[in-house]
Amino acid sequence: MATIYEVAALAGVSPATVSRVFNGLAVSEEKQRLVRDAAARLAFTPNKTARRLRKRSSEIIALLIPDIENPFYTALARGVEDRAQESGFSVVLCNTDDDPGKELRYLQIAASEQMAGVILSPASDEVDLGAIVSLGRPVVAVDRTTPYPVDAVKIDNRSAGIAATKALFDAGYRRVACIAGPAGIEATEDRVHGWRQVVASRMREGYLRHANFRVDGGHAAMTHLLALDTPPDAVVTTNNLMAVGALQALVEAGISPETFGVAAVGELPFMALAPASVVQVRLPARHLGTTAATMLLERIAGDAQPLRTVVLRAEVAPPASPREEWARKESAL
Amino acid sequence: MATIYEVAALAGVSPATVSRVFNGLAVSEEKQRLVRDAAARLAFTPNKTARRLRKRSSEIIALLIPDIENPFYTALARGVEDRAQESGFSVVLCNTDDDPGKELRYLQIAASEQMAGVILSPASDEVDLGAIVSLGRPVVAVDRTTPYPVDAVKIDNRSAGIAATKALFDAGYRRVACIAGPAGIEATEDRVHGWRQVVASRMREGYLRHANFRVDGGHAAMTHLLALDTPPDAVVTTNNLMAVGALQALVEAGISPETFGVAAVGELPFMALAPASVVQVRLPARHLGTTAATMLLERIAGDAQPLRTVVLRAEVAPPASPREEWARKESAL
DNA sequence: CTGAAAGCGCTAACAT
DNA sequence: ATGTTAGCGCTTTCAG
Repeated sequence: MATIYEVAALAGVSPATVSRVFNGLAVSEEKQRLVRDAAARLAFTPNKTARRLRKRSSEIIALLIPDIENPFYTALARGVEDRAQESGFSVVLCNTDDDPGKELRYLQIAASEQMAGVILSPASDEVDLGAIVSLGRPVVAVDRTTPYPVDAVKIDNRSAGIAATKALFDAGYRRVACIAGPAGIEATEDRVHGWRQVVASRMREGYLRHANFRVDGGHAAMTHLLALDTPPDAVVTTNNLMAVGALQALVEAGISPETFGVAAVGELPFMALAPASVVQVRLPARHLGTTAATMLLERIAGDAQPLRTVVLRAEVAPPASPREEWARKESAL
Repeated sequence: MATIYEVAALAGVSPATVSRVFNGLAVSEEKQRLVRDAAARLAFTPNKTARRLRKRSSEIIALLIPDIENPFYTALARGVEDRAQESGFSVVLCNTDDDPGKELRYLQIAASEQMAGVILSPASDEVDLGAIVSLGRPVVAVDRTTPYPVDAVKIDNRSAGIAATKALFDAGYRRVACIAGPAGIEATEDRVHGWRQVVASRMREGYLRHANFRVDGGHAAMTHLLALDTPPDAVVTTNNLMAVGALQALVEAGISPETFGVAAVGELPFMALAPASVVQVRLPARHLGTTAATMLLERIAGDAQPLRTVVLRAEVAPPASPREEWARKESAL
């Protein structure tokens, strides 16, 4: 790879001028042409590492998500990416697997790589953002919050929980259970609160079950619920993947999803043949991403306004055919 | 962030010694202790940017995939990540969207960021790997190949196509159509060849349809096939997502997937309620990733053996219940 | 085994 | 508007 010195020599100017040309600073038309020609002839590409060492910052933002195989997060990632690209930033996707250890490692990498900022969906309430924040790097929490004072963009989770649960009662179900994510994550607990609030006034016993956020977790929890003496006749899951597991458990138990109510906070992924009776509370995943990226980029650009928390509202969705689902989804892109 | 100079001063040694300690080079026990203590006291983390500038290479590998929302590629990505982590490498995920322009941009970034190597699933047969290769950075093509002379790991696509098609004939279907991906991608064309080979000896007319690799493409293609004068009674899709679309189209047309045969090269994602009759030819996505990563890391370590192409075999899968599917999947992790 | 010193390629004062 | 120069923090000869 050629350096600015070689370009400068070939163009007959100083290295500084070459640098200026590539940074859009004031340089005469003529020298500009000279430099560009020389650069082209040498196939010169600025060395970002050197630039970064000098400027002590890069045009890269880190995005830490808990599960790269969950379509909710890939959609969110796309949102971040789209927005970042517009501003010439690249995004590095880091999969934390909900493991605080991995999360910490990635945070350190973000710091030592001089990344411009980080967007994260914390694996636990106890992420240590101290190091990265004290370095002056902006941080935005997305989807999940953290007690650490940083910008955040989240969903109105309680309303989402309420909406999902209400839809089930409206459809005539009476014993509405809830399959929640792991304790200690505010987002899922808020959804549970929503469920509890609706349920409290209508039934006595509480069917609450905690599980991991994945398909197997939803399956196990549903299986347990069905084994109860008085099993529920409907269930709310606090994320998309657990709903898939719950549906599987129902099918296995020979229970038609038409007779058993299922509502999910989130969109069921790739449901070719989802029963029309499944209620989905749509989460603006991609929008979450673009919003977070916008906030982060503003901070990177020097915006110093007080900390903000943006709350996005989930859209209560009536059951729809799979095809309608997709039509909607595609058009949203 | 503290620098080696500050650590050196505090420890009473030279900067070089600090560097040696952090690189595992020979340093006396005593000074080693001194340095580590000082480093700990200052919360010193080596500046990777400076190191990279000096060493002209980083411990980062770029992974370019066509569609981050396709579970096949996220599984592949996990494989790459797992393997990379073991060797202390980080992986940067780049979503090309099957767009040669984006692909080129990411390739340039990989070069100017001094990434150690790149693993890519080319968006087209005409990627220009010249720049990156001439820089001496190793490249491994995965899933899809490229005419450029680089290492590759692929799937035995023709056999996969044959297996999917045969399974349909064995099940008694006689008019087996094929929904293929875009022309110009060897992987999908090889699968089509497999289909054609099986079909040629058993039926006269050919039901071949090209589509994009996504759900909407599969849906449109299936809709067209069903509108034919003599529609097929079964279909093979050359990837996972198009099968989802095809199933949707069938459901819409009021055709039970039990009476219409469906076989996919790839695993249907998150199929909570997949009809047991869908044949899936399992692709070792994650294994593809670990293999590619292993090859790349060997090259990075200086391995200079001749170019290799590893061909992985797809596993012909009998239809299974959704639950069995997941049990299998989880245990594979 | 350890220290001194020379860069890696770029940017940003400071001059001119 | 342009050139000169001094680093950014680290690794790596080269001496000792």
